[in-house]
Amino acid sequence: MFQKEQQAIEAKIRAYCAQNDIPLSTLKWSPIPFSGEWGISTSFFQTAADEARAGRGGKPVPQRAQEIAEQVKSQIGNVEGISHVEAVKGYLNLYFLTSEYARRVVDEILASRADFGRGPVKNERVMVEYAQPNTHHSFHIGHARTTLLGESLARIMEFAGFDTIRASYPGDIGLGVITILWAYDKFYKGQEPQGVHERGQWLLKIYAEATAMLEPKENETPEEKARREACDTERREMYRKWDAGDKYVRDLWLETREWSLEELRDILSMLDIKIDVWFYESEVDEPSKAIVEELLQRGIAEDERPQGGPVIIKIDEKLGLTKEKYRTAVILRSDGTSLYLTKDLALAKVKFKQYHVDRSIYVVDFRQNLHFQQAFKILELWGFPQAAKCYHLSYGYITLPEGAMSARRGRVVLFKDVADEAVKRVLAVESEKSGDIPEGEREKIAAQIGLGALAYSILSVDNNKDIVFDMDAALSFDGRTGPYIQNAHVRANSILKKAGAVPEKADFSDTLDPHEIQLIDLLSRFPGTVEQAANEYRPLVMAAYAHDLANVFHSFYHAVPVLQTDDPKIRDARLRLVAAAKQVIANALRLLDIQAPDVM
RNA sequence: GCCCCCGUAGCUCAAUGGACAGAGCAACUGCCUUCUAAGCAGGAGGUUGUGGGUUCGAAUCCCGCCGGGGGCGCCA
Repeated sequence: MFQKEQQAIEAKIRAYCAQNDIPLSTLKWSPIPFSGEWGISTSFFQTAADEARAGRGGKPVPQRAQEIAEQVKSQIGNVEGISHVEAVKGYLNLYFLTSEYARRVVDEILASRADFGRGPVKNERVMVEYAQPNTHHSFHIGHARTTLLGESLARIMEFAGFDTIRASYPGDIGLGVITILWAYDKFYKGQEPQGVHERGQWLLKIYAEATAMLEPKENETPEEKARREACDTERREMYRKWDAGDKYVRDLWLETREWSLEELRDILSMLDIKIDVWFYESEVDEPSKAIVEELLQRGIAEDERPQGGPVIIKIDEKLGLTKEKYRTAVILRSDGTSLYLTKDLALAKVKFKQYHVDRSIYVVDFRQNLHFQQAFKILELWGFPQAAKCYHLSYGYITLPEGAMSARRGRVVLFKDVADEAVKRVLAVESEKSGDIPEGEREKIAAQIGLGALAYSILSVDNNKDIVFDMDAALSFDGRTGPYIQNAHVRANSILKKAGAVPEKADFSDTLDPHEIQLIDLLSRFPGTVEQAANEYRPLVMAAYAHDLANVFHSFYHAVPVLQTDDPKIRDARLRLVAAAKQVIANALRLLDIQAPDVM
């Protein structure tokens, strides 16, 4: 936002160093960490170190850096827009003409509104693949992580300027799915609970029952063993029939799959998520087999089927690596059926060829790290240049205090249960604290806040960290939480509502309170934060920013009167600042897939 | 055996190689007749697992070790 001033200063520094034969290194600028006044800084440590290395100087580097900073400072003189310059501890600090820049920041935010912070168009298409539970059972809190991380990242990428496609790739086939289908058909056919979520939960229960039934038990009698094996045979026979396209099995499968998808769509709509493209695992099964042939013909894959083995790719060998890193991947079973990796290769080809994706992001848990490393390397060997821009956003598991969640064992925390509990808790607080919310709005706002708490608790942990799910922590409303940020938005709105209208313009020439400067400072950093979050594929960066901004706003709110100010000039400036803060909080929350209510 | 990730305050987590390692929770002290107290202000809490190295400068980069987690040709 202050490129012009920065460049003017840089030019002066360069000129000075050139004149005095100082080997200036690249100048890196960063915001000054201390609050109270507003500026940017750069340091001369690298330059001093380069000088010393060249055999000149002889003074300790920090001392020399300070010396250069002081000399540069004395040479800079007046620069338009810069109030003063200081040389401290080897740093050169530039402080802006506060009033002018305050106005500039606020004006820009209020002119751009919801677009403030949007990055320049990148001319690059990115596909984010996320929100992909296995079908045929209910959506649990672990699925919420891929869903929220993916959606937040998609929003961030889109806002940063990428042409963004949201994709989901549900696992709709596999032995687990068939197990449920088999048990449903054998024991529960014709039954069907009412309610989208009830049905999913019921299937989950059937899954746990069936798994228990099919697992070998200790001390089982010969009869039990025989019964179990008979069941297993039936199940596998059903898988074979599915594979052969048997109409009865396929119809049953499609019908029950639709139950799960209905539940998934309901949850996605609850979270305001619109997936653009659905890929189903079952649909890439056939194309993936053709790809194996192609890889064989190209000499990338090796066929061990004549020896009774599978089709493999010796990735390390192909790359000329001596250490085991990518290892050997199996891409076709010896019986000719495809694998997870095979399907991902087929899917990648569809993404590149059909959707013209330049950059592909997979939001999938960390246990599949090797899988994706292999997949990306194979794509590279296969000759796709996009392979270099494939990124596996590997996230840690959400576990329970008693251990990992397991759908097969029925040990899960259901998303719907958490969401319901969240709304219930918010309503309890609302009835106590928010008497002025109309009855009809309560439920809606409770959902916004409850889901905001849940979303923030997940997005405020860095991608690769595990989360141990604790209901009270996830639904906390105090401190570093979603509702804390939403509350800052509500308070800003409250002032604006009382004020009636936001002035068209205002000037900030009166002395600004440090709280105001800190707030303006943070507001001005929003565009850079969007860029950083997108570059690093980390919603956490935005989550941390949103909290910092809310924190500064809350402090401002307490310390700085707005409507109670007598001076109309100051009042106007502060009103515009509050409006700008409200806007940026809303923009940040939107990128986190969290609603910004006007009252709570 | 090999590969990857992690180790920061009592707990949960932050910190583009830069200034004094920051928040929240928990505990403690104040602040509601005021624009919403779902809030604010304050003090307290640290040998960044450990030993070396690179660097003017390391929580951050490199090597070793300790501890935890994940993965390693026909599961997804």
